[in-house]
Amino acid sequence: MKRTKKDAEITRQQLLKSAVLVFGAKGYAATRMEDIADAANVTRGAIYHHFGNKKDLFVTLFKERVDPLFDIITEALAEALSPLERIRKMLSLAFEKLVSDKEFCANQQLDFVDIKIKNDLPELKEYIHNRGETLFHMVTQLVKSGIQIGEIKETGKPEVITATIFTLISGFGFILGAQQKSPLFEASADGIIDVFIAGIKA
Amino acid sequence: MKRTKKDAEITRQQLLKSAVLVFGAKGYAATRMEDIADAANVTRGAIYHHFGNKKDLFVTLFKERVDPLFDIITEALAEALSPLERIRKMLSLAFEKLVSDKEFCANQQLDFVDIKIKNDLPELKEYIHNRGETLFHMVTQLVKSGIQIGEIKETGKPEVITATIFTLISGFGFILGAQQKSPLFEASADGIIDVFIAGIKA
Amino acid sequence: MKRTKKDAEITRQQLLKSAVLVFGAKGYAATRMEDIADAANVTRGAIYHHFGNKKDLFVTLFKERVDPLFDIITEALAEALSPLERIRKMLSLAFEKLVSDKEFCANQQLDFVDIKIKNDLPELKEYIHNRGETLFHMVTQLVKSGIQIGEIKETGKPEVITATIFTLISGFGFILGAQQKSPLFEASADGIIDVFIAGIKA
Amino acid sequence: MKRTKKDAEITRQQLLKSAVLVFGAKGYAATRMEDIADAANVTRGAIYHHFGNKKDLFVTLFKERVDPLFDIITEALAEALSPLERIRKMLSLAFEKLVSDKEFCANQQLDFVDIKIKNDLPELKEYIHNRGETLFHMVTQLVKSGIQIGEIKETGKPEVITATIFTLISGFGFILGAQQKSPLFEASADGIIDVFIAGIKA
DNA sequence: GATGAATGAGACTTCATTCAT
DNA sequence: CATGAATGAAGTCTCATTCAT
Repeated sequence: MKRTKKDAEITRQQLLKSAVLVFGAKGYAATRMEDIADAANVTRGAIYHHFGNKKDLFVTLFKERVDPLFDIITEALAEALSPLERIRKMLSLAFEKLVSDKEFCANQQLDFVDIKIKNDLPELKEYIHNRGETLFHMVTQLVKSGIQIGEIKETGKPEVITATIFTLISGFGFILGAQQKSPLFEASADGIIDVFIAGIKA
Repeated sequence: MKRTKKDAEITRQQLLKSAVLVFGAKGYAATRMEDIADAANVTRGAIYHHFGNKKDLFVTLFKERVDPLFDIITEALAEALSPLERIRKMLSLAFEKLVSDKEFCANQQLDFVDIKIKNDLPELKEYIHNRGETLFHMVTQLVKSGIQIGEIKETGKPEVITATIFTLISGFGFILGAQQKSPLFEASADGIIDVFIAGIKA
Repeated sequence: MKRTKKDAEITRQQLLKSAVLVFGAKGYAATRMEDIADAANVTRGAIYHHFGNKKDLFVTLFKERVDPLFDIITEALAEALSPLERIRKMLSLAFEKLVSDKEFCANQQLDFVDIKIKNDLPELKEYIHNRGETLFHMVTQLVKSGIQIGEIKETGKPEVITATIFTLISGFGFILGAQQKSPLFEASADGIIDVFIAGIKA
Repeated sequence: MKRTKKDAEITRQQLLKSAVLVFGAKGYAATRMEDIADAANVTRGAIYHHFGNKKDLFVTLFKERVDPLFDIITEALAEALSPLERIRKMLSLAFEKLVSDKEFCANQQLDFVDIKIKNDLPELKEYIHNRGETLFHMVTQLVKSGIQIGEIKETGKPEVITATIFTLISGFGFILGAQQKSPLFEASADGIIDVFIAGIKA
């Protein structure tokens, strides 16, 4: 039995870890509190002690775990590289994160796939929306500067390129999460990026 | 009220129609039989009369509704065009279908996004797996022939290109389903395809 | 198993009846839905089918059952008797109702004793408040007219007499509900009224 | 922080004080240990340290707090006044106590209103029963002596008068506890007693 | 062919209680 | 002395399903 503050933090982290996995694997609605508790080797009560209820656990989870992806992408966008290279780096890091970190990948699913539960979670909906808006804007600016310096093809709307990037990340994360053909797609990550980069290079 | 065989068929179709929408909007686990019944303006009993139970309804639904997309793609692949053009056509038709047909788009979600329920539905899992395998194989053959005639860039593994295509379709359908930024992405459909085509053209 | 609309109404009534008894005996918080279901020989699900949830059951119950007492008192106040006699009649009928009708007596408890739960039930609180206000006003008017015709002692504030009446009814219902010394108090009903009447007669 | 024996006693008293209030306001079943702990600005553990468990806390509380009312009434009954005056004094002191001492009034509720919990607390049930019996007997003796000396009307059974007294005290305490119209009833206390006294005076 | 009353399994949640610190 | 992490029993509620009508 755990009693110290330190133990509590361990339990909390363990719970969070288990929750990402289980929510990722089953989806929000199909996940039972007991599944998570079992995975974390505690009782359901412990979850309620730490998170209050299912929704709050999910929201907490989301907020504590989604930032890393956001940060990764943001950092890539700020590196001392040419715009095109920064875009490649961003995609590369995102894909890598999705591939390498199973836990994170499951989290990705929370982010992108389980959108359906968001109707029940207006707070989360807003949070995600804001993140997305910010990111979309940042990437679009980067694309624009790439076009300005003649590194990226001029193709009408720069937003289209941003949309393609988002489509690729969503689709990639989604397919990995679907656990079908994952290995093949994991191995294709760089190739997919190459195709994309080739498609927008001036 | 007399109920004729014709009325029954109407009810059945209405139920199917409602089911796609509701399953699409909420996901399998979060969808209640009553949601579907309400949407179809009947009571739950009618669903049981026509479909037996929730799983069977879902499976029936899936099988009756997923074929169109499959057919569309298959037909595109068989058209009298060059491989590259056939690929463009395929993507174009798929995107168009996703954009134009809300009902179908919801269905798309069933197909690609709600993968999680498949653990409960081994039969469906197999069905989807087979469809996917077949399609992946067909597209890869097409890519290969495109490479052979020098229309598509030689880039090591042709599967990478197929993977990119699948990533794009999944991602596009997924984002549309997420109901955020849909309009922007709908408007970007052709642009995204252009980027991709540019990326693989020899 | 009951299936017809008529059966449903029977079940509903049985549920209501059981609920009054059990809520009356144990209080709101200590009453389990299963207690009520058992007493009504149905399953808990049936309660939810008919009433939605515990609170709603309680509120429904209250509203459907509290009116009789109100009506009894109101009718007594309107009879073709002198004010003093109408007051005696009112007390007499109220006591009689409390004594004779166990179910109703339990209901009384809901009305007056379980006030505590009302904090959770603002709607009910208002409902009860209004009933009480109306009644208090009606009785006070009656007392005033009794004073005017010289049948009731002039004692400063007529509201004091109304307050005494309310105190007696509350106290009597309360003690009966407490199930201690009930028989003695039941037998004392008329005597208590006599003491009161003697106390206010001019 | 060093905790001395004195601090402990302070905590204990604070806990008792909070417990009366909370039990009084919500009733036994609806009161959570945490409610009491919060009101006393400690954690639940402290309650268990001092009182063992919920039932014991309640019983302790009851016994430590209910005696004052008993004593007040008992003392009034023993004063050097005529029987009628002693009865008036008794009622007066009881009402006064109920009105003036909020905490005590809440406690009153425990005593008379929350009778329902007694099934869970046989020990307390007996305790209260004995108190009530003793008191009822004492008051009846007083009434009898009042009748003997011709101060109180002969009305068949003296117990009826005792019953009226109990009815008034219960009813008054109850209505105050109900927190509706309290001010009006508080102001009417003396008037109610006057009505009663007038009703039994020879 | 369809209804809706009722069931019952199982989910979410609350909360008294224990106990290592 | 007191805390608060964790447990576990028990309660509320949901919902897929059955079945008499």
